[in-house]
Amino acid sequence: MTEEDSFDLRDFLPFLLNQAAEESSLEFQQVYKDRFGMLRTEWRVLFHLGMYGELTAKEIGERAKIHKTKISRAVAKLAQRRYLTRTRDANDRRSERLALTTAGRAVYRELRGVAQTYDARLAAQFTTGEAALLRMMLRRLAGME
Amino acid sequence: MTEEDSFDLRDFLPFLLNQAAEESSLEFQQVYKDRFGMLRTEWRVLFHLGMYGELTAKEIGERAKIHKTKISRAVAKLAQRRYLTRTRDANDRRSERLALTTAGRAVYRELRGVAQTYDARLAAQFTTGEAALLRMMLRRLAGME
DNA sequence: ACCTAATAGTTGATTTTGTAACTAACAAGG
DNA sequence: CCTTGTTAGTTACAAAATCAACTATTAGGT
Repeated sequence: MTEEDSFDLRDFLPFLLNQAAEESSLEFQQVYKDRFGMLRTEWRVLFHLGMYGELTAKEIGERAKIHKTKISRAVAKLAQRRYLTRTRDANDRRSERLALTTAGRAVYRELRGVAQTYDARLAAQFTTGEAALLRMMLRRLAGME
Repeated sequence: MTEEDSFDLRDFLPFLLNQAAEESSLEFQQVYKDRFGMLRTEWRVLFHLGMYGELTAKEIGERAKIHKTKISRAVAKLAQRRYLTRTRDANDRRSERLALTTAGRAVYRELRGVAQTYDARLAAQFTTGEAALLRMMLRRLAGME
């Protein structure tokens, strides 16, 4: 009854995932933060618009599971920096269609390049098969299937 | 020159890791937050002391890569709730040895049980081999090898 | 011993996030 | 057309994280 359940915090998935996420974001964070003065939500919004074209705030929120207040603030900042424009949707004037400006697209392409290189470096720690499996498992854990 | 680099945000490891970490922490968070009124750093400190016994704030910070101000505040709150005691180290009176009280150990054991069950449920989405590989890869990404 | 640098931990000010309440616009039933 | 309810997005306030400056103590030269 010595209650010696073998439990190691270092194997606990929520902990492990957090540590890995934090560590593996550090260098990329440096780029979008220090070099572009952006916040996490901001580059995410930028990437969504860069990848999928015009979207509303709500659509971005659904795809990336980001709360609407965060998005609202990120969009405000990106608009203020002239990285995107907002146009009221004629059919539903509550929402607005967001689109990157030329400047926004330029920043997106630059950041995307950084992201690609960075991701490749992370994945290089594993075999191709392992990396693919990892992404699959993470997608499942994230509920993004 | 159509700049059609195939890049999918949904495959980008830092993004994927963050989403998985967030999603997979939600339910456990509910327990330590709603049921025990704890913050993330607080249960982590509790677990470190529960698992490794007496430690200083600095040692916890090193093991879990948590910043000292966060630890300082977490320790203060845990001490205030009588989950741990602090004793000045006789050899170096700048630091203090932290140890769980009986109450602290009880909470630790209870939370550990929840964590174990929860972790098992997460891992059950994969084969045993896959889960082991996942933990290995996460440890490597987290720089915890 | 004495001066400077380093270390453990705390505190306060600033930023960022989270939560709830709000405005404006649409929708559907009577 | 009016209620009542819902939805897109914003704003205000509270909670928490981050960063810099601070205290107390130790360590290492000289």
